Amino acid sequence: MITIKEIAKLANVSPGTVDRVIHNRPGVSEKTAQRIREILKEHDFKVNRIAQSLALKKKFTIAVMLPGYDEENQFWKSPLEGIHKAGEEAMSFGIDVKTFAFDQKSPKSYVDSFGLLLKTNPQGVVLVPTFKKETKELTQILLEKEIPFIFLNIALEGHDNLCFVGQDSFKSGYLAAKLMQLCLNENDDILTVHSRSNLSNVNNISKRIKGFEHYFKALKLKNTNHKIEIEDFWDAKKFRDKITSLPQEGNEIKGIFVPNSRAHIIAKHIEDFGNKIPYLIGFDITEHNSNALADGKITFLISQKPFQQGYQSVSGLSKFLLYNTPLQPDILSPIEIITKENLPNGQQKDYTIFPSL
Amino acid sequence: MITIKEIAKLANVSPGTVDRVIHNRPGVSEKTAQRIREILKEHDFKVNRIAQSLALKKKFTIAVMLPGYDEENQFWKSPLEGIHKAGEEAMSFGIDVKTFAFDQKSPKSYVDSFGLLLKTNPQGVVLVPTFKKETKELTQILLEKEIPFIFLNIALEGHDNLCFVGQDSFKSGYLAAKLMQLCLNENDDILTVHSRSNLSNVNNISKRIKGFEHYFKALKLKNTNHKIEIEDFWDAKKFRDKITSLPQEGNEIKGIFVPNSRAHIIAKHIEDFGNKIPYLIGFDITEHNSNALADGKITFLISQKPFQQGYQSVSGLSKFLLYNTPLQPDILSPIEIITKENLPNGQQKDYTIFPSL
DNA sequence: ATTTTTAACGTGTGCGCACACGAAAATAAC
DNA sequence: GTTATTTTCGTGTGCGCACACGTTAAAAAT
Repeated sequence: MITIKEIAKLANVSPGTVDRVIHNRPGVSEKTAQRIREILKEHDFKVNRIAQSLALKKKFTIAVMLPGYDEENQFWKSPLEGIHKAGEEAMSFGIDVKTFAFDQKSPKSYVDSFGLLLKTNPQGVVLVPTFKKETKELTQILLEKEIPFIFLNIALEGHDNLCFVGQDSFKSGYLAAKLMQLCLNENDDILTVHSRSNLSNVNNISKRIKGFEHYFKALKLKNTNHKIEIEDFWDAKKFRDKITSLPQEGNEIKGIFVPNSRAHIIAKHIEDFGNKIPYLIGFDITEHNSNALADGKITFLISQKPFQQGYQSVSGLSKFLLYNTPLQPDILSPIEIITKENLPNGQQKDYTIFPSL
Repeated sequence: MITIKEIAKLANVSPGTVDRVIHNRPGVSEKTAQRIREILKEHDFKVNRIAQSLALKKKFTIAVMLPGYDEENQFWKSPLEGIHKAGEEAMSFGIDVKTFAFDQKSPKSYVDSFGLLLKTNPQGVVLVPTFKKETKELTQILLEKEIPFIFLNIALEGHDNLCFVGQDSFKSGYLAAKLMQLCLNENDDILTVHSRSNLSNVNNISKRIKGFEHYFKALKLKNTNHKIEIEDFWDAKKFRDKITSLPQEGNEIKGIFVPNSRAHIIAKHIEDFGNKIPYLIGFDITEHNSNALADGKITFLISQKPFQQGYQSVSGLSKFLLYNTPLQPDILSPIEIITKENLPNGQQKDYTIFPSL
């Protein structure tokens, strides 16, 4: 790796001048700049990021705001771990990551958390834009303060966010449908179980459902898809009632589609369906889902690499702040198909990075 | 992040002394060492890897030896790209990665390449142990020279390699069987197409076949699996002959299992099977396979994240050399199920690292 | 032609760490 | 008590880069 000093010697100038050329700083005559640029290219000069980080010694604070998790809803555990991992590694680069959790069901806590967030004077923000109206207000503030921000997991449009890190939900629903079709025969019925879409109609779950339905429509398949809506997934009786009240002229339900991360609950409910247990397709490798999959109660899980998403949101923003590396507008994680047979043993923390500890 | 200098001030000693304690170097009285250790722990001191790499300025050469690739067999392209990517990033850390390609079918070129490799005086080696007997000799040399080495893609046993980076091939074959079963009805027949296992019987492909067969055996399924062996996959006539000469009393072949990366060729051959095209399951996202999958000629591809594997082999070895970070004996990449619907657009280079360019 | 301004470039320092070297203190040898 | 030896510790330099500052040369103003 050739150094600035060496380049300087080759060009008969001082390191400072080479530095100016590299960073397009003023104060260099076009003639010598040209010469230096040629030498740089000739020797394929690349800045030593290590030395650069050390010299820059910039101090950045990245604030991350995401829903909390509990025993009931574990989805956000994994992204948070990815965020922490990236934070650890970014530390050496002078980046301080602070996280703020809010209640997924409370717009007030969403806004309140944002207030706390602002107090840390972040130079960059990662946001899970759970509430549409409130998000508009918050991003307005960020834009005024010229704080760059990126959206994680939920792709809200028209907010001037730097980028979106998440999954193509429509596509994943479409994929679920494909898998479902592979399992079923031509005339088997399908059941889609979802809860009241309490947030916005642009959210991931409704996109999954749309993708799912689109597959069957596009391929002109004639399987009937019964959609039921349940508020409390744990209410087994309600679930049973809904099922039995479906139109009687239908065929047998051979497949169940659960477009959220709580397929394991439905798995429990259908355990006592007798010997004709239907195929079950759900989302996200939470601990509960993972267990149900391992027990054979769930056929497929579709995973969106939440750890990786958390990691990428922070690492991407870090790179942007440190090196002005532009981010691609959409960072979509691969859509993974998980079965009992390829379920990863541990958590998916397969993201090993160099300067890690 | 607290620095050595700050710790030194707190302990009323010089930075040099703190440095000695951190690295367990001699020359510090036990009394002061104790005191410093306490302060280190109290402030949760972590060395700044960035500054460390810069100061260390170690020079390591990592030599990688793997099969070449061509239009015909593109499998090794992706690992090589992963290796290059890791090499680029490791460069700032003073690591120089050199790659050597050999002919997959020629033990001689294998040994010859190794000769060239040795001339670079590497401090670490990544090896794809394609030939069993020769590998024993080569690793013997490495052991004598005390050069640590790791195996990539092929898990040869009993060679004192630092670790193995690759896939659990048995498991991936098992998974293929599961997917196959989901597609088929109870009495459908299966065709397994493989080429002469020219290398060793411990290789990945035979493991895949074993895993595949084990699934059906373990679940006591009664689908018949016809196995045919073809030397030249491109020979359509031979393929057709083999098919037609299968026992007539069998049921219809509804699924084809190709345990290598050339399913796309079989896909071509079965195109003119008429309207009853069977399900096809193959391995690895090469360009050809990818196209065949997109065209709907292949049902499933099972991928082993070859880019990631290449990347991890080099990054893992780098960490080991730089920081003595121990490596886990087996680094198994996730087994991915790829369908037309979740096929990644570009190459799978989703491994973004911090100090990258 | 002299001064003032500006453009063009060189120099020096520090980021946090590793390590060589040398100084001081403690101990041993006599 | 003096010298020799060893232990214990401090100092200084450099890794490659960014950037502030100072210096020189060129251009502009007078």
